[in-house]
Amino acid sequence: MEENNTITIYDVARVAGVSMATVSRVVNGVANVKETTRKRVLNVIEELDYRPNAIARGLASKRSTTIGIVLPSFTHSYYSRIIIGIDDVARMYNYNILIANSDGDPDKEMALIDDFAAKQVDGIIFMGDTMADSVRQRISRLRTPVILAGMIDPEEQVPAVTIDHRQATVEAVGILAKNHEKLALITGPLVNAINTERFDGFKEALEANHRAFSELQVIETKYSYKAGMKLVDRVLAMGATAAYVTDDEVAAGLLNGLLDSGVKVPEDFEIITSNNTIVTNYTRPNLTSIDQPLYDVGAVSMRFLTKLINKEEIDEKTAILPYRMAIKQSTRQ
Amino acid sequence: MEENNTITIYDVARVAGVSMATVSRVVNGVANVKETTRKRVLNVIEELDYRPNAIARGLASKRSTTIGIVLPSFTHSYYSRIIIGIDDVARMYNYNILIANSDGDPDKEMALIDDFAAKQVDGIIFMGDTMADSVRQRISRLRTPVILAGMIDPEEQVPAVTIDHRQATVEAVGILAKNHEKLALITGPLVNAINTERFDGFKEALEANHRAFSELQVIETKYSYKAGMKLVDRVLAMGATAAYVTDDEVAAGLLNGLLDSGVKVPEDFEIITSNNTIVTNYTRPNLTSIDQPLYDVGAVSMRFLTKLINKEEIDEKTAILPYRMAIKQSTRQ
DNA sequence: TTGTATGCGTTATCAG
DNA sequence: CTGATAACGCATACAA
Repeated sequence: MEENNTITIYDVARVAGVSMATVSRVVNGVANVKETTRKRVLNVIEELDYRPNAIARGLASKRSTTIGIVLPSFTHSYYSRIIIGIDDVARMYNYNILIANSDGDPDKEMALIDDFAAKQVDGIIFMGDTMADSVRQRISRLRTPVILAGMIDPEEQVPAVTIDHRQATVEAVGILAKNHEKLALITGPLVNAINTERFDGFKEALEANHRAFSELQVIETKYSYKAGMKLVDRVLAMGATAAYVTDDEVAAGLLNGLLDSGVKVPEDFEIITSNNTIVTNYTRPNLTSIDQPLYDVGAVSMRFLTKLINKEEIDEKTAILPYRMAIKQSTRQ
Repeated sequence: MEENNTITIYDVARVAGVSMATVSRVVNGVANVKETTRKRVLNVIEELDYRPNAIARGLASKRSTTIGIVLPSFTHSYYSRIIIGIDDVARMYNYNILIANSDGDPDKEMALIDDFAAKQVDGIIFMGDTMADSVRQRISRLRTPVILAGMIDPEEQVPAVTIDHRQATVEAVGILAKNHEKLALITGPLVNAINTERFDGFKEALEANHRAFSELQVIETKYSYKAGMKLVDRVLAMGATAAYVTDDEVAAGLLNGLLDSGVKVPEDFEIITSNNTIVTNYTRPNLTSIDQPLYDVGAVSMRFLTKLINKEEIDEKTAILPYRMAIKQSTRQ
């Protein structure tokens, strides 16, 4: 004898002696409900412990009060930090978060976007290194608003919140160029938009500082601590005495790899990394880094998304947030 | 002139010249559809780019193919690792993940559980340090299955997947007791179940190794790197020469704090930590740790949850996974 | 201020 | 093997 406990708006209506429409009104705080009946309904809701069914509500209203997040990794400190910003603002606006890991694979990204669309999310925050054409097309056909966090769309079609990575790279490399002839750029895949920006900034800074550039100075790598550790030989072999690294985990790996090989940092080798996440504090020496406002990137993205969802006017399609340099121990000053 | 693009099952039915019931059947792979009509319908679906509305489906079927995750922090390496395990299995079973941060606050935990229930999640994975009575009560009233990951319910009412923290602590402290008279336990709040287990293990190990115990050897702290760094003076003041730490971030902070104070690890001070997350590799020396199968904790939890959702038989309410010791550089061997 | 009726896009039951 | 049709639980336009 399965008892069906589900308490619906009809139950409340019946007990309160009103119509279900009235119950719906008080639940949604809609105007024009007499104070006495409002209270009566509220009491019954309390009494019956009624909870509106968000699914039914979503079907009727076409809004799910849920947003979707696509990201390339659950563990990477960069994205974790952004998520906190997203979460705080999402909570303020009463959105729940549907989250999914794409591994940075465009096919998975597309599948996840479709998935989210099917679940009727009100908006999507997309994170990654780049925006594949296939993904951009999918997004453009969506009626659901999408915003990029911590990256930009090179085609500038999709709204985005990020920092100026090219300029930040110029600044970071400029610091290293003071004390060094031969610099290395250690970056994620150059097919990715965010990294081509950095690549451009790297070259620009070398030129501005009258340093030679060759492709050999550029190392592409996966974003992981292990990958960073394995780079030591290559970096030393090319004769570099300083490196700009685009990822904190990789930088930590490179640093520890160098230390384990007896190279002193910053005396014999200087490192600047890019995200200033907590990882940069774990190492000794800790890592000088571009200081991106990652929390803000998340918070602004989410706030931005609420505007898109509500079809509010927006001034700029892309928000470029300011960054700083966090000078720590892996540079000599 | 708002064009309503939404393509429903009716559109497909009309174009394919069948009833919507038949379309529903082919979409859901239900038996008894003639092969020719199946193909015809499939073609139309492709042609119209029809996507089933998961919300409507959820309302009609009472299943959302979504699970909820409650956790105390987005950034903590411990939970991130568990999430990967959850995600992999969730993906296998085609579940999406609704995730929310409780900050470990029971009130928020309750609110989030209600939220998830309202969104009709098919199951909930709950993470934290402990299970407040209020939360347990809420859970017990839910018709939605809940499972605890990386923790247990002291009352053993809620199913759980974790390791034997008491026993692991006994082992870890036993290692430290070999070389040291005075040991410190650095733990999260002792009001939390997981930590009382460790506390018991700590005392047990001291006794077994004929070491004195006093409350002064126990330091309660927040789970953060900064909190760990600030502990140096207290730890040294109590005369401890070794510490068992229940959290990797805290252990990393303590280690770096000691190093910054000129204390040599492991020569002058030994440390064992508890989670063997990637953080233990970032430090130099890297950290000896209990090696919990965190990925498996997540994966098993999710698999377990699918069984509860499908009302399959389960042998044990609680799964205790095996752990190892990962001996690294913060102990002398 | 309140109630009635309809629709949201599916699933699922029951006939045929 | 297929088609009607009734839920699912709520929001909302329209009446009253």
